[in-house]
Amino acid sequence: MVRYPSSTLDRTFAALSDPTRREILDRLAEGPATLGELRRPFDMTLPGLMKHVRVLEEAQLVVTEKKGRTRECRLGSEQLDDAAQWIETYRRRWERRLDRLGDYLERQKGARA
Amino acid sequence: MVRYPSSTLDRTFAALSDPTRREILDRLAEGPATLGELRRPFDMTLPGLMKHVRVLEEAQLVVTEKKGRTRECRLGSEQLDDAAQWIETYRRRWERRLDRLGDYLERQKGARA
DNA sequence: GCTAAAGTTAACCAAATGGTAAGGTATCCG
DNA sequence: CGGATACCTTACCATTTGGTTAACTTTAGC
Repeated sequence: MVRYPSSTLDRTFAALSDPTRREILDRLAEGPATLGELRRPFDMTLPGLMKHVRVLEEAQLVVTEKKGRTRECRLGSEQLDDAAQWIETYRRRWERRLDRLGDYLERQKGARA
Repeated sequence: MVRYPSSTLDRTFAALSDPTRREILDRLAEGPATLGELRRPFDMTLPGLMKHVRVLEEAQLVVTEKKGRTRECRLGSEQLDDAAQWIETYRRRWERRLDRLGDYLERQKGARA
């Protein structure tokens, strides 16, 4: 079984827990954008927007690069894979448990018959 | 495309962003447990543990039921599906974008030849 | 019925989060 | 060169989060 460094998974899920940040990721899925462009749809100051981008960058969901007087942001991540994989692994275990419960109930039914 | 009620996804990802809570889910994947049993592996007071369980319950990742003087906790959720689906949808869009970039680079190479 | 176990509630605390305003730096453009 | 644009930094604020201790309630068992 794969080991997930706790702090990385923490950061990834925490970054995804904010709707503004998920919207930013949505936007970046269409292509790179500057901070100003990212800010446009939101009623938010630039420093506020920058904080969100910083969180996404620390979670390695986004990478940024200074270009002249603008900063270009783009998606950059294999972290999503980790998050998806954690969920899948966990879900598989969970379903196995439900299966066992199902088996148990089947046996009970058989025992009563 | 499926709409994800923002607040639900918020709660799900936020609940998953804490390592203690992910451990609790791990434990519950093995079967139901009381609050006291859940607390055991952690160096934490009961009220502290209860807060985590409360967060998981509000995210509908866990359901609890009072039984005599104990409270039994078990996994209970379709919320993980939503989280997984969001990640998958997002990732698909992201990969589509990388494909377009690949196409572009291919065309550039052709144009130079 | 008393006592111990299991949980609950309330009050408190430090640190992190999500936002703001104000002011500074760097760079493009005419 | 000079101004406007785009970003950066700092300081500040309210709220939430993750934890504690202390005191209370309910139930199990002798």
